[in-house]
Amino acid sequence: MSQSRTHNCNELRMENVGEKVTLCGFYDNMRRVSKNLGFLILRDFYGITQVVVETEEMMEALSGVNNESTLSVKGVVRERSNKNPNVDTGDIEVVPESIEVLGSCIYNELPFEISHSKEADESTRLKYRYLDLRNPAVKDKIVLRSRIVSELRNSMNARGFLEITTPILTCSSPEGARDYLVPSRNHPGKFYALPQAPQQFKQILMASGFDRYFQIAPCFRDEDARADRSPGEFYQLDMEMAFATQEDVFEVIEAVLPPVFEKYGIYKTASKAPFKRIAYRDAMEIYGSDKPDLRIDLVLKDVTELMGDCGFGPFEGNTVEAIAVSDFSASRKVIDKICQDAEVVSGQKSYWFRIDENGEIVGGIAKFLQEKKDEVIETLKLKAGDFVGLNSGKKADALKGAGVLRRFLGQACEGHMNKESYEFCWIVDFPMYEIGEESGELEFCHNPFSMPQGGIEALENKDPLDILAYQYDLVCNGVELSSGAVRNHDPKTMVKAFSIVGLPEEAVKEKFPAMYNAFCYGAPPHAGIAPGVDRMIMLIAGEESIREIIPFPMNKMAQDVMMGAPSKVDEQQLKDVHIKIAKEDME
RNA sequence: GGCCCAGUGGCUCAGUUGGUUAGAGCGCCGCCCUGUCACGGCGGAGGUCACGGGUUCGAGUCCCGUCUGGGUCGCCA
Repeated sequence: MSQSRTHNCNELRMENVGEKVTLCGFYDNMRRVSKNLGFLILRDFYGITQVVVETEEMMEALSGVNNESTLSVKGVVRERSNKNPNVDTGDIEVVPESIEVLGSCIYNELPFEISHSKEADESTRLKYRYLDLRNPAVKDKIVLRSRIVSELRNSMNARGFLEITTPILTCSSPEGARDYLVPSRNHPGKFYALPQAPQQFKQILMASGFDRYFQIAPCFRDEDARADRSPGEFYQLDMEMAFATQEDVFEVIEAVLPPVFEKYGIYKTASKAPFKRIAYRDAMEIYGSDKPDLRIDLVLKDVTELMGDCGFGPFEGNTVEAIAVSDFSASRKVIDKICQDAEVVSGQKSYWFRIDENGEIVGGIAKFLQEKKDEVIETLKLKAGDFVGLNSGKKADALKGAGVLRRFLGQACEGHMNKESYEFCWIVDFPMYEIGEESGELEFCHNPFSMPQGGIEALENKDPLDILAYQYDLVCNGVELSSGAVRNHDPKTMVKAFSIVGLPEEAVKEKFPAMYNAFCYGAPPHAGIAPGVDRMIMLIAGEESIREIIPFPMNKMAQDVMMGAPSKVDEQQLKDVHIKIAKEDME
């Protein structure tokens, strides 16, 4: 490169006319108007600038140069005769004196067109992620991510939180998700594990006397992907506070998150502090979900007594949950689609009926309700034009099914959903224990680190199923952003909490030795939370797929198709770490 | 692991009840065009219809199996 650039491609304006400049960028496109007139669009990170090619010499310099090659263009800024108001640099153009190819794109056809890469097949995009990222619409999400993370960091720092990195190579933790294991060379047969979260380290930091910790923490879990869950790795805004209560944690989150959502979000309003607090049991009863979308104003109503014996088979002996939707007159086709979509997600069948213009119950399961018509209309406060969605089953299934149906109904009728905002809430008072669905035994409901409400006394005296935990979830627009808790910092209470699920003192010491030992030397009460950074950015960016906001995402099968990970390693590497591959797994 | 959806030139897609030589737009190549900005016009190349088997006189289309990708349930303390 004979000379470094003088401006970027989004910089030149009318006041630069007459200046001699050097621009560098990608060969975006060339509109050839005639043999000796063409308009070359030069694109860099910042924007685009038009270069007018109007001499045989400059045409010659570009002949055989493929799109997406990088160029250095030296020339003079000139006012355009035809301005383009849609482009920042649309008032001017550069008349080149020399054009140098800096990096040649050797292919004259690309796997996809850069400007339309979002429409291309996703695995092709991921394989050529470096081309995909050249698309400004794709790149901008990564820029957004950087700005959000930077803002979160500044906000936490300003509140006296200290950013501390914790180990990436640590030991396998006995519960929770599957670990990623790393074999150890110096210790045959032993493994490191990548942390599922810095949970134990941050609690040990509290026991070490640090007061306010945070970290944009990488977390690794070997679990299957979802649209909103990247396989393998993700980031959390992990934080922990010493001598803190649940309310102290809420106060920090309520101050840190809304401004970032309002500043960068596709919606310009977010909940103000304090966020709505909803007890876990209420959330299930009212919304049929522990992550309700509060933008939807629909609520569930238990109509088991009213409809249970109406003669409709699926209701017989089951709980029945109803969602009354006022002024909802969708076509049969739309209703069927809603019920079908809900069933795919919840695995539960949904039913319905509506009130016609004469006040009659019609459609769906209407014929089973005619006998109790007045009572149904009275209980659900129905009028002409209203719609009722229904789910039945064992109580938990009916609630869950109706919760999913509520979401689809809300999204289908604008009148019941104010989409244009971020509605945060806290789900609080999670039960400490539950009966495991598979085991039928008493288990920790969320995680064993939480402090039971009422402390050790509650553990000793109450029915375990009635004990609540200082355990909370942060929810925004139906998305679970985070779990958090006031931690159990007292070894005695810890041992007692484990004994209730049938685990002896030794088990606590074995499973979490460092944390347990640390707490035996006097630990401060502490509480924390870890909102998922990727999920937050998805919400802020309004993206449906988590891959859009990750620079180099893996596919659903946890493969990096660009780098080819996971990959085979050679024999010597395996020997070094004392690993033998089973024959049936070779090739 | 279960279920659902998809797979047709480089890209995005159409392809009727199973019936002639599988089409379009974008991209690419060539020619034309002196102010384009989604430039335009004319011409051209480019296809194992994901793979394997089956039904049939005949399969892109129907059936079975496999593979790949996405969504979802399980899973994610």
